[in-house]
Amino acid sequence: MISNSRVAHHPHSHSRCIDAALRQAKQICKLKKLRLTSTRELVLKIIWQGHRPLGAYQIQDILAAINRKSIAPPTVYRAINFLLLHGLIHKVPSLNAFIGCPFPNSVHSNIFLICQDCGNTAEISDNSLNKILRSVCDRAQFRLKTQNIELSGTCPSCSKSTNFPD
Amino acid sequence: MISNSRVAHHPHSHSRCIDAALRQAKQICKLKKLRLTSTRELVLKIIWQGHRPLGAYQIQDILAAINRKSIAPPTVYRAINFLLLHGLIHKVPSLNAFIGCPFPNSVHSNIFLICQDCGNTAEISDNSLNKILRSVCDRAQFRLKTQNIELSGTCPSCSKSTNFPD
DNA sequence: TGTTTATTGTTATGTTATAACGTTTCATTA
DNA sequence: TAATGAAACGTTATAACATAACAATAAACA
Repeated sequence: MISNSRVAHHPHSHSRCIDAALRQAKQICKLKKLRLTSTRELVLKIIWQGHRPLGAYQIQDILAAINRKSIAPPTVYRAINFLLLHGLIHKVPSLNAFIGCPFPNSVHSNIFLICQDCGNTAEISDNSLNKILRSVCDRAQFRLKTQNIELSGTCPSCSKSTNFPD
Repeated sequence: MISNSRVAHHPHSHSRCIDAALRQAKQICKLKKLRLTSTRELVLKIIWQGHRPLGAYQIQDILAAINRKSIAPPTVYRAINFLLLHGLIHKVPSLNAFIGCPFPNSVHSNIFLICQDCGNTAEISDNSLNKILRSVCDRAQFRLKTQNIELSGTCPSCSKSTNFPD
């Protein structure tokens, strides 16, 4: 099981996350000969400001504040679509929001653990789960291409801070 | 494994689906003392016109055509929210669309098999999958409350009609 | 029958996302 | 190094999805 839940759902020094994400993004873009322009890089950084999925218009606001000028939606969506296309971020459809992908280099399944309390969202990938999904699809003679698995609940940090502990 | 994929992803006499859905809806409403008003029933029927998730504004258009008068969005969304609340329909977030629940009486997991080709969407529930999901969440110390699992690909009917058969 | 509550109608507006077209920037190569 | 073509960006407008707020009506029930 690959997972960033130990980080995303617990207090941590977040600058490492941002650094790692940017390093990987630059590496991938170099490899694939893609242009990580300043807007794209900035949007990626903004999304990586935390582990909560951000909406396009939240990103727009932050981008406008940084650039000290208003930014139109298409600019934001272009950057988002670029990052999505190349696997650097994911969309969380039930939130209409975007989150950084913690392991953009590896082929994996989009599985999100969304904390309904603090919003922090972890991504995981699990082989036994993938196996079951394949078998379920096989039984239905369904050719699986992409998936979106959103698991909503309470993260460990928020569980601890409630009146109803484990 | 509970599933309606043998129906949703294959040609069939659809009137039975509509009949069953309405019968179950009426039964549930009677049991829970809910009012299945004419608008709500009509919206449910419209959603059950097929196995493709319908957007709120598609529903609005059909509703307006049937009623021969324009219907405002809140009317549609109220009916949708009622049906969602009581488990008679589901939202498919990645499509911003709504689909009838084929087994509204049983507790189950929202797992959708969405055909990217024809749009027909089946719902399934599988215990081994639920088990794995629970274990994945346990390992991350995550308290699972709700889930949305969207599997996109090609349904058996559309697989057969391509140039790349099984 | 009068009172309460749920439902619906209506207007306006908020939120998310894209179309279309013109301009700029960048890489390539003649 | 200037011409060229492709990619990226700016800008305006609008499409698509969703809800707030308040008034009017209908149903439930004491």
